[in-house]
Amino acid sequence: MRAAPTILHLDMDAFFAAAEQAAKPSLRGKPVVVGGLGPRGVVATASYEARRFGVHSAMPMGQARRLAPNAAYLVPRFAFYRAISEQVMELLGRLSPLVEPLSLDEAFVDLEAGGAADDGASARATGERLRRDILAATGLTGSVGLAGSKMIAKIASEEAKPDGLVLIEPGTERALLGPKSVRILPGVGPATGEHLRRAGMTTVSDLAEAGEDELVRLLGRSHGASLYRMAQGYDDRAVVAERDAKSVSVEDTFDVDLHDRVRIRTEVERLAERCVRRLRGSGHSGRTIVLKVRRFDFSTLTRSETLRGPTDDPVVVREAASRLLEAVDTTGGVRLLGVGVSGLADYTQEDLFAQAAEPSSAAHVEVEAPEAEAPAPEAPAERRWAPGHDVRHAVYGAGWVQGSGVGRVTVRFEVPGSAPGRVRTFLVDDPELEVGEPLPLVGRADGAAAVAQQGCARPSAGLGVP
DNA sequence: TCTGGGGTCCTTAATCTC
DNA sequence: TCTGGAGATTAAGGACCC
Repeated sequence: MRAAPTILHLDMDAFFAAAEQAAKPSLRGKPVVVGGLGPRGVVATASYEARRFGVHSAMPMGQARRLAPNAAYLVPRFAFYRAISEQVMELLGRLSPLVEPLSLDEAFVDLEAGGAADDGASARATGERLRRDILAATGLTGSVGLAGSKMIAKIASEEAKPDGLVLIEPGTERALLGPKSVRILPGVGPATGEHLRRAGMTTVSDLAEAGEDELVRLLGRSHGASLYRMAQGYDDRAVVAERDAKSVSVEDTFDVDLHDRVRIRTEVERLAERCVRRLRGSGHSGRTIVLKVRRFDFSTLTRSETLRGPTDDPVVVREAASRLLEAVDTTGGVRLLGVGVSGLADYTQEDLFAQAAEPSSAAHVEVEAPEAEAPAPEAPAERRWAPGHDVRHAVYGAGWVQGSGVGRVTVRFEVPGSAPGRVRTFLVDDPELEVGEPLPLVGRADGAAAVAQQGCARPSAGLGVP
């Protein structure tokens, strides 16, 4: 807890959707929904225009389409968002060495550690300058909360949304929190909220009045005690710049439930190999292998097995995952499978000792091979021309896929900073059409963006290159 | 047209170890 | 030497977050 509001929380406004609107001028001011487009997709982010129709994140796509049938529906482009996020995080790093990213679009900054603020006025000035810098660098808006603790700074940025800044003076926390719903406290989700409601507590001051013992009785030692402190406005969690990963996992939800045992096993093996690729990519090995199965009725179970020592051997992980699957009843069908590794150790065994020590490693598994399930050249057109993805046409230049189907793909030719462009339709196998790279959202001094707009150059350092 | 993917942390119960 | 018990580890599930 600080005497000055030197914890800053930044939250980019409707980040994925705003990035798409910035990249696609014809979508500005229009409802945009980013998320999985398959039959079981959910909304990742809805633009503020789409939120007016009641669309929000985590909502099933089908429901979103009923609420906002005329919105633009796009698949997420994480590499693109990551590139923007890196620009934003770089700006945060100029304020302080203590930056704690929470996700691509959110972070805490300890301004005190950076000497970027020592009282309310300087903190506010720093926050406003940051918002201007982010807008200049990315063309996107972010909201800033300033307070004496993480929890309050986060609540402040929520209140600041969209495109604002809220500073909460230390000392005023209790009065501010008291009348609010328990749901604004971190760690209070639907289940805990309902639990508390049944116990007659709906506001933060209800929690403070209930007392620590009562909350511990209701919610358990850890959760109860921490909630009681938060309800008093008390939170002394530090901003931590680097935290080690604890687990690595991959999972897939299938468009239709899987029933065939052989197919299920094949999918588990593919997931195990994908998981190991990620594990190795992060420079880790791990001891505990976890299999996750979500059944047809959405019930989820996990089975795990802890090895004698950490591994990053795809064969070992694959075989462990397969063994775990043997113990799972899949009659009725499964909608999701996942494989994870936890108990991470900080090294990769790239030498041959591990291979030699593990007899089963003789089997060849191409860990270094590109994603086995990556779309091959013969991928279905719907996958190749995913809605929202960038394309380039030999004659018309840069644009993005507005939709595809029945052998055609519809492209809108426009780029960041251009006027809304016009739409043209091509055959999906038109040789003049190729997959493109995301373009920078903000024109650069070297004029790369301006050149790109003319459709005759590809910026050498385009965004979205991993 | 019901419900993603990648994580974190906590709780409980069983088992193991000293 | 036997036993009770404390404490760690493992496994499974759940809640929560973005």
